[in-house]
Amino acid sequence: MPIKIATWNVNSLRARWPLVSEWLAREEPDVLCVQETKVRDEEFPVQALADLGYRVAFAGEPAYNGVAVIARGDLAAVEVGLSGFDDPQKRLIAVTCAGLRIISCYVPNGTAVDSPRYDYKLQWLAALRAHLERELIRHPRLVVAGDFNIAPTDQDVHDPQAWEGQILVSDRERAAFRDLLETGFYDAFARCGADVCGFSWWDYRGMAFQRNRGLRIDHLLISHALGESCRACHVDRAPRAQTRPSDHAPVWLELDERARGT
DNA sequence: ATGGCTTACAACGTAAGA
Repeated sequence: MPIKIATWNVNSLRARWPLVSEWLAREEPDVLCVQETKVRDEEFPVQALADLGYRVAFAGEPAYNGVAVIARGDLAAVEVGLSGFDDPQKRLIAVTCAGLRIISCYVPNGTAVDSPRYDYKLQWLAALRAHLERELIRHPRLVVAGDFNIAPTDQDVHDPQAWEGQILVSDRERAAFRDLLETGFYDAFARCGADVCGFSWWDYRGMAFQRNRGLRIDHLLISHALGESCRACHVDRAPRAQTRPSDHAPVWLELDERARGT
């Protein structure tokens, strides 16, 4: 049986529950990593997910951020946050499931290149790189899925000239993304994506989705050990076209049986 | 043009996202 692993920045799990529950029922992923749950742990919809046949590990806070991993089977060895980087914001959770180590991450947005939040973003990314170097030793079969808030190349930007040097595309952010790959990962979309348009985010404003003015900032990174088992990677634009959508689309990849390790 | 849209909070406007 192949393994289907998805990531989706839902921009509030409570506001998005109609679309998320419908998508889980239709797409039947083995694993769904979510970001921007924006829900306190005590209000997390554990039972509603159980009713759909899913278990979940989550780390939330009031109003902002929040990450989770939703999965068909057991979730073991749950860890929250980056080693060696104290961060009150809930942006990373790791679990073992489906025979793999899976990380759901929500990289800081950065706001603007001249903002203090930009420095925080770069520090967070440096800490993520160091964390992943260690995690790869512990877990050679590793998937890092989430909203990276970086469009890695100009191909991932609807209007590269308009975005040049801006947040999400600046050189230092792109260098940080390349550094993540260089620790031992493939970008699943670059490796096996065949979509003409791979954008995963469109601004709510200005009819951006209808005009396809988007960016590819949601990514699935697979460790080198999983490279041969990567079968497909796809952006599902359908939920972005529905009413009350998230501004992000879900992205999924399919790994063949070899990914489980035996 | 510092706008444009959406969310949570316990607010009737503000902060933040990207």
